[in-house]
Amino acid sequence: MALRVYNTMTRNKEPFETLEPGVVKMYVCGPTVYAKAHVGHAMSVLVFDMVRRYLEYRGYEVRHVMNYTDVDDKIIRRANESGEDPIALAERYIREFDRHLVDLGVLPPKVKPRVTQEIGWIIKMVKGLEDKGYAYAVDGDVYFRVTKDDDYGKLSGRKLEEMMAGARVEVDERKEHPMDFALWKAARPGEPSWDSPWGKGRPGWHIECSAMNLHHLGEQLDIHGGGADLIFPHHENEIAQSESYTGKSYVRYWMHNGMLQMGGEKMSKSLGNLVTIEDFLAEHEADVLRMMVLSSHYRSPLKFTAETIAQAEKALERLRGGMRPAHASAAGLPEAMAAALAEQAAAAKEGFVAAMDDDFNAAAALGRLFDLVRAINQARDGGATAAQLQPAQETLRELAGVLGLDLTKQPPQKQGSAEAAPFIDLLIEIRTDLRAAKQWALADKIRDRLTEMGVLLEDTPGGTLWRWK
RNA sequence: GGCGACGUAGCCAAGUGGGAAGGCAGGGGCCUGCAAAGCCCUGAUUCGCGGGUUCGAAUCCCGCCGUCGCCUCCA
Repeated sequence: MALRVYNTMTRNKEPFETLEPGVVKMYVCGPTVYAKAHVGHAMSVLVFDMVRRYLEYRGYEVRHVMNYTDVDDKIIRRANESGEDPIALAERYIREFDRHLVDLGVLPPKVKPRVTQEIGWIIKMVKGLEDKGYAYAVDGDVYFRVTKDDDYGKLSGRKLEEMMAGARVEVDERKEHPMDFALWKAARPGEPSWDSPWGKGRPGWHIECSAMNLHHLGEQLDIHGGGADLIFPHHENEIAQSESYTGKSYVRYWMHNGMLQMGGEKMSKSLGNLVTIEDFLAEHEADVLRMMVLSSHYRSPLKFTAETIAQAEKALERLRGGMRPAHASAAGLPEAMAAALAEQAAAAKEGFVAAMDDDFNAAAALGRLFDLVRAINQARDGGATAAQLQPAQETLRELAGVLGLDLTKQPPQKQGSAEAAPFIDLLIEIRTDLRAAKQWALADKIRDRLTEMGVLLEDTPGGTLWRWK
């Protein structure tokens, strides 16, 4: 079975073939850094981290590039409101996002270019487009001439006439066509600007990605990713710019993740239902969010509610349960049963790969992991020794790792828990004595009170275990 | 208004022509002093609704209803 990837351009799953054998050139649109990032941004990052990890598992070298848009209208507006320098404001949010990437357990992109560091390439491209007749300058602005691009609209499936009909944009009289978009904007007072053949100015939004790709990955990419909301106009315009400039096909596979939905509603500032990554991580582990993302297909909208969060938490716990050690009193599994476990592990791995090969169907792949967890738990309850459990658990750990989940990681301890630990141990020791003396009422009182305080007790043949919850 | 995606059990969700995965929640049982964890059993005669194609459809076609995204900055 070979890897197949859904391509937004063709609306079909296609066999995955790279431009260069064994190498995947992957560009993912990163955030515009004008405010704190929310869980929707995290979803996109986690989706493409999953894609990257699986490609690497399949043996590819992934040249992963993610940009930061650190100059644009919103950043400038924000900065003017607070009196902060726009570039400094952007820098602050870039650092914060970089920290989120680490906290979310995301493999760092190989390159994280920023607009302000790519001005040379941007100017070079805009100039090239102007020279070829794909762009024209007006009063220091430069616009892309959409009518010159025969297949403009091919990604989003729109035709210029249709866009015109539904367009709600105020028409700029200086533009030749209402859909022409800015490649370069003339500087206005108080804005960051750079020298260019058209005077001082700054880049338009779309050109940055085209230029960064040309610079860091070359004229053609294997995968270009981003949120589904970027299909139009952003990615449509990138195609127009890049293909007009190079004369070559820009991207082989366009991948778009679905949008995260807050309780059935769109997450937006006007609705005031924004959850920042910071907010989420203050309450939950990063892998809980990852589990949510993995639980549904990356192209589907993701429901983000208190209930779906709780379900993801439980699912993660169940997966981790598979990694629990053999029972202390394990007598060993008969040969045939041990062999059966090995077979179940192999079957799980095969099913996992088949699911992931089918356009990164992580939800189905997770299903195979849960199957394996059950098989391991059965073997453990059946008396398997640590050595007998080990190969299957290693498979589980490895495959979960491909999805970016670290099953050996313990849930983070609460504040002050280290100081409390000796006292909890003491209480448990006393409870163990009480249980030995059959003083059930007192023993249960200790357990109940600890539960109220968030300490869960579990009596196992090997002794009493506890954990925070 | 235009373009696109989607609608599967209480919740989340996989499944694109021929057996309705999996997780959470629920019910029964085993284990346990009682729990917890784990294990076993259990749930959609049915896939938004109505037609159609087919020997056969959740899966294909048409219509309707509903949700979401985009058309303006957006992961």
